[in-house]
Amino acid sequence: MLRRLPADVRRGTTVRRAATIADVAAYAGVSKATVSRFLSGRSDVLSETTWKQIQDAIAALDYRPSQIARSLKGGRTRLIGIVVADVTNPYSVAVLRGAEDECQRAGYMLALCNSGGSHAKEQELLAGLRAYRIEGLILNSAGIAADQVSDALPDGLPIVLLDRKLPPGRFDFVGLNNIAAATEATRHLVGHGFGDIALIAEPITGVSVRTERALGFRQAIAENEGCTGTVIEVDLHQPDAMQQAVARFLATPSSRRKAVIAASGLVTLRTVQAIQSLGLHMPDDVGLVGFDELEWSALVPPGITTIAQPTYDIGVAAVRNLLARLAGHRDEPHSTIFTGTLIERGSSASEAGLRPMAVPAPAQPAAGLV
Amino acid sequence: MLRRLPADVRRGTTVRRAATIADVAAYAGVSKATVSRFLSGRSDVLSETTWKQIQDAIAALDYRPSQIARSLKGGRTRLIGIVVADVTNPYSVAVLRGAEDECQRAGYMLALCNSGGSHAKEQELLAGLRAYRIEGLILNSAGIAADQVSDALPDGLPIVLLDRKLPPGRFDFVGLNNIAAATEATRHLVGHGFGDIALIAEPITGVSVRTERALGFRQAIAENEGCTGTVIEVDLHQPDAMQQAVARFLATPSSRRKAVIAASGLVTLRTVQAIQSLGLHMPDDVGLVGFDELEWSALVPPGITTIAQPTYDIGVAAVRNLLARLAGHRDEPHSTIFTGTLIERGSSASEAGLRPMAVPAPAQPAAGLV
DNA sequence: TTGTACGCGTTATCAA
DNA sequence: TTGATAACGCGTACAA
Repeated sequence: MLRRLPADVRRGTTVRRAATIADVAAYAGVSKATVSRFLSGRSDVLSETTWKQIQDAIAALDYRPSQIARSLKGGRTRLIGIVVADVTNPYSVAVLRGAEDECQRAGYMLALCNSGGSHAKEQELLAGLRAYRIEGLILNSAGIAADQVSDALPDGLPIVLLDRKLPPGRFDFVGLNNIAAATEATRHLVGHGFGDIALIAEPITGVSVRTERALGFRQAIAENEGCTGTVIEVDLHQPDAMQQAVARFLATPSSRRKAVIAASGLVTLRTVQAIQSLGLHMPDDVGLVGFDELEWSALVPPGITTIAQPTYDIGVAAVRNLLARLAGHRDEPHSTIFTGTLIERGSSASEAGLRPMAVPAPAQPAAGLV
Repeated sequence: MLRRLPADVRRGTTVRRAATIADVAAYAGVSKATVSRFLSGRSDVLSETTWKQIQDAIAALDYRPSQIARSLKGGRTRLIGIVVADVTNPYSVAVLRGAEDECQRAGYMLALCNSGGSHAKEQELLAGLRAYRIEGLILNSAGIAADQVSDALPDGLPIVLLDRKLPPGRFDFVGLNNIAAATEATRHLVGHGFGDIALIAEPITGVSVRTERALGFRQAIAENEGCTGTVIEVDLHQPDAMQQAVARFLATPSSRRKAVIAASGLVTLRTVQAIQSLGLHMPDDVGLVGFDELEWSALVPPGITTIAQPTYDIGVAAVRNLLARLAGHRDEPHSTIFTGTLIERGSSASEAGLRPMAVPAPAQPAAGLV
């Protein structure tokens, strides 16, 4: 009754070919169709005997169904693509975790690609994902045009934009309420005595996140009579651009306390570097609120005030959106908007408030000290 | 001559089915085989006329070959799996970039999975990747046993272990020379006047990276007569464990300067938190060298001395290793070992050296200041 | 230079 | 309850 697995000899070593459904059928003495029924869990239509035979056969041959063959037959690859502009951005990774969990829950696999901010690479990646017949796409675009996205992908493929919108608004979207977040950051600074504020962002050039954050910032400035606001665009690829920008902003005479809103995690990093290089101190020489909560936000004295995003939930929402489309939802493009949370630390403290490098009260005064 | 694409009507909207090679053949008035030849770029065997006809047909129908069908036929999915224990670890992401680039160069796609440190999830992921018939696997294991890995995957599947070795040494490996790196870190501290050093790591429990770093540490301590060394294991899931461990270490009386070597990026983060919470200052109260260069290493005063890994190259090497196996290499398990680089900053300074929060000489004294 | 026909591993539709 | 057979989209012998 035991039949050996088909084996072919290459390079002197015997390499067993992976067992197929036909092998299992032969081993169990049943037809492929029956095995297929077993795989679909149709225990109601199978006799207990054959059920067990097949079970044994599968175990004996170490058989695993080929998702490739399944995909070809059924057209359902159970693959979801996600293209991010920058994997090294903690935001992307954090979102990924949520997306991944939700995918696994639904039996999908996530194929992650990194465009590195390049349009050309993004195009290639979309073509690649298309070749693998992904069923849906999460796109954190490098700034490609909506038409190019449509052209690169088959009609009707569910797409959800992540964090960055694309102009014509034809796609689903998941991301932050940037206007509200920027407004909150600005009001927070104003409320803590800062009156001359700069929002520093990478070149805005139509990137929706940046546009919106700048807009919310301007609105909040406008509603406060005594305040001045500037939007500064900095090309982070140029080595000293940030330091010069910060220096110039701080050098302009003003009677009010100055502060910076950093429009992204990367900008926050570079802003802090610049501030330190210039030998300045937060919040006295300059206040700071940064978008995105980072693991080191609390570590750099006097602690950096940040706007945290619910990244995990954003990832989950993106996948849910896709799953809904796959389940047949044919509504108009839908946006899922989350709210940011301001986490207050020393970098935006009032003059009377926390001082930089103040000795923090230990959580457990001396509990650990012998 | 124009034949329309097959279309089926669902939910009131006409959704074009993706064009197949047969559609292209029909449109161009040739056989499928001829189109297939076109796709393989065999311009030498095709007449110029048919070449153009096919080109037109493909453009007109917006045809894209199905990688799924190709995979089924040829058994080559051009898919490489990578399972990491923690996507949020900057190390993993940095390695990913190298791996991804090298994959793209070789025409492979990378399927990233995150086990989150869970054995069970790791097993599931391996099963999933197997179902998709990946051609190779990069495994940053959550600590699963080598046998389980072998069992979960088909015989002969090229596997390269990343960062963490698995006991029996049956697999290829790419990672750091941890012993040398730990030795260098220790010697560096000793050379800067520290004589009572603790290596702090997460519970070692057989994780090769931790074992090796502890080993290198002990060796270096042993070669320096006047020095004391302790290995402290801290469970980072317990909220105050780190702070207590640091406090206890610093409380033990000693005539020599004390320092900590943090055995990973995460441990570095937590150690710095603990030091700050205790109101202590580096390097006077305690010195620090941390494994893994992090974006904020230079930002936390007085700057944290780190051991940087060539992460990008490690990623590239992992994929190259796989590609070599796929090309037929049948040698013994091979290890590719990289060397860490110590980046010196204030946290490990000699007593006479840098002081914390010393005003740094600005790179460009006042160039940017109007 | 081109076409015919088969097989890759599944699932689904029939019949039995 | 089970089996034979036809797809799914592509590559590739082999034949023309």
